[in-house]
Amino acid sequence: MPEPQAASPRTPDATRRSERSRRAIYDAALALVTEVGYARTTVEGIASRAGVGKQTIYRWWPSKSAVLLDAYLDLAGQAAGDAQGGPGGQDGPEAPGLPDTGDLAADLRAVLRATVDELNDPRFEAPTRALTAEGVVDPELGARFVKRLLEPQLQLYVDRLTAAREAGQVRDGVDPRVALELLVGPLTHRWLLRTRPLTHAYADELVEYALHGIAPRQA
Amino acid sequence: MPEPQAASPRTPDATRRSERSRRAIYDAALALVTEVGYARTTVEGIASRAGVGKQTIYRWWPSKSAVLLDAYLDLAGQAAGDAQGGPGGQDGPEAPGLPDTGDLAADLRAVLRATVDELNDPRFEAPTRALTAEGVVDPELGARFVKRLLEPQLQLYVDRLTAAREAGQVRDGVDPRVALELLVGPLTHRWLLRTRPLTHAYADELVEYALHGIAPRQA
Amino acid sequence: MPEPQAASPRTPDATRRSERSRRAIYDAALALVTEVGYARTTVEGIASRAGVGKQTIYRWWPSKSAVLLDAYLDLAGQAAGDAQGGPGGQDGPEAPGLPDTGDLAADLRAVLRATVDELNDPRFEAPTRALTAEGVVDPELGARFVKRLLEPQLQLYVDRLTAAREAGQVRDGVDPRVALELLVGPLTHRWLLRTRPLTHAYADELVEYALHGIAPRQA
Amino acid sequence: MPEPQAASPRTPDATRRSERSRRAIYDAALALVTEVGYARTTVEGIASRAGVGKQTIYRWWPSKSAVLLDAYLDLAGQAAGDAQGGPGGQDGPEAPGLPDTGDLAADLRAVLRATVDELNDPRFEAPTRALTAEGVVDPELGARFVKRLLEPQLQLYVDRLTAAREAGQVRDGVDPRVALELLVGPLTHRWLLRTRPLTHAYADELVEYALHGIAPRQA
DNA sequence: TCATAAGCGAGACGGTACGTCCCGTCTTTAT
DNA sequence: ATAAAGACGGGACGTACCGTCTCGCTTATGA
Repeated sequence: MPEPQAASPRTPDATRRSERSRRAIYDAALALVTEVGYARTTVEGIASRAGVGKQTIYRWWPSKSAVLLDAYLDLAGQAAGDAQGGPGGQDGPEAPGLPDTGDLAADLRAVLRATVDELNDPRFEAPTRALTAEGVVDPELGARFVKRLLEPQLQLYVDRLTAAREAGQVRDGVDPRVALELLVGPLTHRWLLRTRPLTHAYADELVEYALHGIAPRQA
Repeated sequence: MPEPQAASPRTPDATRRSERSRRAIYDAALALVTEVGYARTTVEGIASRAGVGKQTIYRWWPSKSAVLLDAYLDLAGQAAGDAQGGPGGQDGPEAPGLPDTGDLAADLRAVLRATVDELNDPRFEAPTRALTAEGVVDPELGARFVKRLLEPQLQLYVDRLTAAREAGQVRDGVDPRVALELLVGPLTHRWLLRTRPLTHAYADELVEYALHGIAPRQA
Repeated sequence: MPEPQAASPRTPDATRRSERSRRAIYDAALALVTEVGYARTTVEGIASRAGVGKQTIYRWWPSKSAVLLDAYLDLAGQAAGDAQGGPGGQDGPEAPGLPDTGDLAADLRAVLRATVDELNDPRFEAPTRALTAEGVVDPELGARFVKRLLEPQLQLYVDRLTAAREAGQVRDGVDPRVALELLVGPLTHRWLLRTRPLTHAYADELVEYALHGIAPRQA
Repeated sequence: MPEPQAASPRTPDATRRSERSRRAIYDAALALVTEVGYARTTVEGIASRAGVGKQTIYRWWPSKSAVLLDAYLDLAGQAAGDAQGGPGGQDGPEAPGLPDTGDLAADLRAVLRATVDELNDPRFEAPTRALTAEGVVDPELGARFVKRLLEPQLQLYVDRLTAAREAGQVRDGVDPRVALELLVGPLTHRWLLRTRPLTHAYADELVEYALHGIAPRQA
């Protein structure tokens, strides 16, 4: 009689997991990264601050960065829920999608400005930087970071830009993937390297140039 | 006549510095970062591989990242010297500048393709990623990295784009700083986050979109 | 009911202590002191030889000398147990006491000769010298050394000499403490300063002179 | 033409030696040993405090303990000179010898009391302990310490006791060497191990017991 | 008399060990 | 069985000194 599932040695039983501990670990991890920075955040520190045994962390995550990634996803999930559930009401858990008012430029400006605000939010800054930096150097973490966090967001741009192309607002043959990077790439560049301040005006400027770049050619 | 600078307590005498050791430290640091990655590169490891006492590292640099930054600058300096002194002949030590054949698009394609090649060069990949990531998280290191390495390169774009604007190839009122980010930002984004492969075709595409985006509007 | 003691910050839990590690540390410490001398015995060396992390040493002892003291007490305890449990059989854990055959001179000669043999035993020489020297210079260690090791031994002399005084073999008014030092002091002097070899003959001579010195005066 | 003397490689020229530096080194060494103890006295510390290069120390001494030994001999020499040149007048540099008033007990009491005073003198305490301890553990240093400092002093006892024996105050067949240790051994024992305070009364007691121990037996 | 070579101060160097902080694993006790 | 607690073997940290090795700078001859 085989066991229900392959279950490698030492696979913990997720149904018995303490929700209380998980929450405390997320909170401690995010707080420490914000307060002392990623490098000086330690697993022991997280455990101690969360009032949790070290093993409880190692049982569920393989590394400090993995803890932080989950903590960050949790935070981002909450933030998304808040944004969604705010003025609009109960829309359920499905992805929100970019606004589509028909005015592509206006829609993109709104989204890019929101991104600027989020990147400037001190609550997000430290963990986002920490995870991005870690992903730059650790391909595996980077892949997870991109897949679970970045890619879903970028897909929204792809959808909106594809719709715009079908509406004739974007030239045929333009890869939406590249188009989106024309907007997001410069923003990320400024933010990561701190070469210039990130402002709404900058977001507007990017939208203008990028849209001209991918607009249909006349004649 | 006053002394050049105040000299804080315990400032070592740079004139007595061992050039031999410095070189060995640079080589060891770059080799280790490439071989085992930044996180598993240790000061002890660098010292041991360089055949140097740990104190000789701590005497001249405050941290692992500072060592690597100098090692990298040294490497970049060599590489620049090589590129300069190669086919073109003796041009002296002044900065090279971007090519200006009059064909803005062609010039930018050439430069962006060269950047793609460099980012794909395994000799540069690991240290560049390591320093960028460290700079993302450590503002001070980031500032030095940007100032001493990135900024000079970006200035070349500014110069070339300004010249192009005066030649009427770029619309009046376009900030060259922003224009340049339209090119470099997406490239960096792909490379750092590994979302898509970096190719010459991508570089060409970026040049095309960006130039259209900042081209003069026809009345 | 109050707790036994206040428990300073960072007091490890002794009940969880690894007996295996403690033994290995004792053995390594004694071996190293004997082989390479006290000065060149290092905490790192002990840890490495014992197959133990350094922290396991620093968790339980504040210094190299403290480790050695405990190792030595352990050794002395074993040796005492062996001596006791050897020919005589099961006498239990109580202190042995000096022999009392009625012949004071013979008893003291026996004990002093045994002391000479122990001081000449290469297994004891190095650690005894090391601890004595350290105690000479570090009053706190010296106090512990004296209290836990020397004092109990000296007390045996006090007891025997007091008994002898009551039997009329020692003059009234003689402080047994001083009397004992007349025997032990010269022995220690020779051994510590290596001025002359330590022999049984020397022990006998000391007993003779000292006993005459403290004998009852006739009339 | 052969060189004047075999002169191993790097034998410094003693005639050119800086007296100023030697004095400064002695002073610094003694001061540091007194202030921070032997273990925390370092060659670098001595050099720095003496305003001297490290090499100047290593040129003339092989080790910290050797420096301290010379510093101590210098100090002892001064002290001896002071004691000599004081009330008594100009006796020249030859060794003083123990007093010989004919009253052996009185003479020994005087000398032992002086020894007690010296051992209690804070100026001597730290360096004497340091050198003794070092000699206990390092046979070579110990031998030099004994030979150059202790032995000459003990010889004075030998001389005085030999004279006493010839005067019939000490029993024939008593080894003066052993007799002296009966006096000095207990004193040293108390001082080194700090078992009891060192007082004049104790010195007197020792003299009494020891002299009885070695006195001629009445028929 | 003056170059020249020594001792000297200073301190950089290749090392070793320090005592501390964490890592990730393992074990114990309590819920 | 999970969790809090924390001891364990191990590795790296950044510091303090070790003893050796140049550096310039007196200083004191001896050719």
